[in-house]
Amino acid sequence: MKQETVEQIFRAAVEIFAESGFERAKMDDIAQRAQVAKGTIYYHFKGKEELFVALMNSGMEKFTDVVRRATEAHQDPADQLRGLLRAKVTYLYHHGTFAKLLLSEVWGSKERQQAFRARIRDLVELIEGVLRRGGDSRFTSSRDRLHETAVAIFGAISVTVLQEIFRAEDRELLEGDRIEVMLDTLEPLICGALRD
Amino acid sequence: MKQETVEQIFRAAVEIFAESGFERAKMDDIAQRAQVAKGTIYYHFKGKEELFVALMNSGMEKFTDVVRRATEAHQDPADQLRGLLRAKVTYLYHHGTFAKLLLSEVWGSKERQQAFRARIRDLVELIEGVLRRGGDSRFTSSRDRLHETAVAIFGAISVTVLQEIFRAEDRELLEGDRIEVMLDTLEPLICGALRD
Amino acid sequence: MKQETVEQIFRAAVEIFAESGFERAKMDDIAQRAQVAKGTIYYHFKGKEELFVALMNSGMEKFTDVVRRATEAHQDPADQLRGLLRAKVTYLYHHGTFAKLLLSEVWGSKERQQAFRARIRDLVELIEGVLRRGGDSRFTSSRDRLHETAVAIFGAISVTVLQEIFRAEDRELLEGDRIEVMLDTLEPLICGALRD
Amino acid sequence: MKQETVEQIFRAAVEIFAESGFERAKMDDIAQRAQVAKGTIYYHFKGKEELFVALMNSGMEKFTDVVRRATEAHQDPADQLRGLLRAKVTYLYHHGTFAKLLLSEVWGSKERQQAFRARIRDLVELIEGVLRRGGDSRFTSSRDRLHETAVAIFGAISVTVLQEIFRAEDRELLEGDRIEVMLDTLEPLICGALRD
DNA sequence: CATGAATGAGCGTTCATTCAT
DNA sequence: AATGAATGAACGCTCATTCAT
Repeated sequence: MKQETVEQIFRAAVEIFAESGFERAKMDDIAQRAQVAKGTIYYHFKGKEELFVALMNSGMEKFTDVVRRATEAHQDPADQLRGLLRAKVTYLYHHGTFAKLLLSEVWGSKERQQAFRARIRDLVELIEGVLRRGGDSRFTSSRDRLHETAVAIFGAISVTVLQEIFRAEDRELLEGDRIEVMLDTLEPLICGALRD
Repeated sequence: MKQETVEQIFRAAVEIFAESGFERAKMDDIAQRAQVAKGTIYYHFKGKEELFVALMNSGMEKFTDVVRRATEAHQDPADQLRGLLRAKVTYLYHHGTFAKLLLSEVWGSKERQQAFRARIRDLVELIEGVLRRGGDSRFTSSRDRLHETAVAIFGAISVTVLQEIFRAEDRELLEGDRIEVMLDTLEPLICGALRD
Repeated sequence: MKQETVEQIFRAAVEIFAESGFERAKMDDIAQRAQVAKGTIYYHFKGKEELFVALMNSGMEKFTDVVRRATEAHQDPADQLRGLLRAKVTYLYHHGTFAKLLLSEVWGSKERQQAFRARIRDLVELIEGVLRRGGDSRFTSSRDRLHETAVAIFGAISVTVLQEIFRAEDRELLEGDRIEVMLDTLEPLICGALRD
Repeated sequence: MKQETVEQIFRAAVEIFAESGFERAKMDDIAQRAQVAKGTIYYHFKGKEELFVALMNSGMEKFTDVVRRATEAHQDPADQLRGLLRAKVTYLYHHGTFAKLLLSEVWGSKERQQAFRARIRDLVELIEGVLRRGGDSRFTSSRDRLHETAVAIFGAISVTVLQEIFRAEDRELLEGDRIEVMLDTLEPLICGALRD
């Protein structure tokens, strides 16, 4: 049970999937980049779909963990929201390959969608929780609107970061302080959600 | 030239592309649903990619027009933003097939991305324009942040609506008043961007 | 609807299937021998299995027809049985490729078996009918034993001819009068079934 | 050397080969059913083909022994033939897995065929011997026809039993007295070969 | 304008076999 | 004697595209 091989495959797979998307990604390319034979992938994963789902589940788990920790590091709901925001933006910006897959593939096939719903719901509920603890805001009144607000915030952050990533790729540079610009942009929008 | 044939192909193509995504969509299926022979598609379009791009350009154009008109119907920037918001949410919710393609395929392959950049920039700039005319807000200070804010708003709206569409599909019903819920949710967030 | 192409594929397929058996037969080889592209086969047949079943159904139909006509050419049951015997032996010996498939593949996979049962039952019932009309023989007493007798006759003929075919292949010659030897051998055995 | 392991592999192999046929049988499945690692099979056998041939040789040997003993238990040729018949039918019916392989795989690939020829010839010659000792029958005149008659008898028995086995599987029951029905059916046919 | 039979490069997957432990 | 992770050649099937009619 060489954990190393699976790790190699995982690393190669994220890259290839992110570069080409699920459909265009070739198992041959993943094998080559992982420096294993094609059969080796199939020894560890049932198929392309399973590899992808395993990948995304693992990715979403790590991602959600980071964001959750950043949120729980604070007491004040406003600080929690800011912590969550910074963590999410930073993580996505630094894991561009993952960020691309998140937005482009999750909405793809019905089956894959189902697999991610639960994972994404975790994240959205994290946001929802912070909003709820925000207390006397007008959003507290309706559970539905709280959820919707969380979804909107999720969308605003994800799309903003992805846009930045493509911008960086076009200009072939990844400026660290773009993160601060994004935070400055998103904070007022999102923290409005806590205002009464 | 029979405009009718092209129209049939267009209609079939939106459906098929939206159901399966660009890669999984089969020209055979499009031809069958359009009730034309496969060769006929190739008589009118150079290939799959061109068909898709033509489709999305046409879709984005209509979409942007609707949103633009809704925006220009008002004078006050705050009203403009609200009009834009309502128009965008309503249009996307009622054109679910188009909404799915917008989020799932735009981030896909490099080439397709390029084709959409310009179209999406139009929309984002529409938002940007409203924000700029919002005047004395602190977002006016930086052109970059204005653009980023517009992108974030674009993301918040798109993801929220898409989420609602999937929710509706799961429950197999499309409630009209969900639009009002979304608007109630998004308005405070987005109009916060105009507040000083 | 070029009937010719399908005909070419059919001809090539019988040969390849008979040479290598169902599993070892390669679609590439069939395509090559049929002088069509591989895709062409899949344009006309859903897959390997369907091609094979179509092939065998068609083969069994022709075969059964020939045997049936030879049987019905006579009035006397004994003559009918002799006619049937001669027709079956002759046909199988001259269609060695088909004969091989008949014995080696029919017992193969459960699915394929099902597909052939009906066809083989037709043949066996043909034999059964002749035996029944044989009249006062002791086999008439039991329907079951009539059926079993027919099956045994079917087996005796098939295995004998197949054995001769392999013998001929080993010696690389196909002697016409081997058919007479087989007939002389099988007739006493089989016509015993009509004796009282 | 642990004889036990080889025995386990053997038992598993007969089952798997009979269930799926040589080509479709997977070494993985054999290993799993034998409860050994895949490598273990290759430690004891050179490969799939060798395992199969070893299996069938062993099976044919047991089978031929049983039939030979049943034949030699009698003095009168007619009794010998009846004993042989009963032994063969009973053995095959009770070893259905082996019976299936006998008919479906022997005619398969050229190589496997060669391996079985000798073994099957033994059986056929056993029958031939009895027929020859049958004495003054008209079949004695020609060595060739004696051999052919033996082959035909071999075929009649094998196909009849196999047919019964499939019938039993369809109805999911294995009636003991079906053996008597088969014997009653085959005896008149076959013993006709001894009649003058 | 329109057709649909034909194409073939390309890809996911399988599985007998090997070998270091 | 036994293991099981790793291999890679092989194969069935797909589908965008072409072209003669």
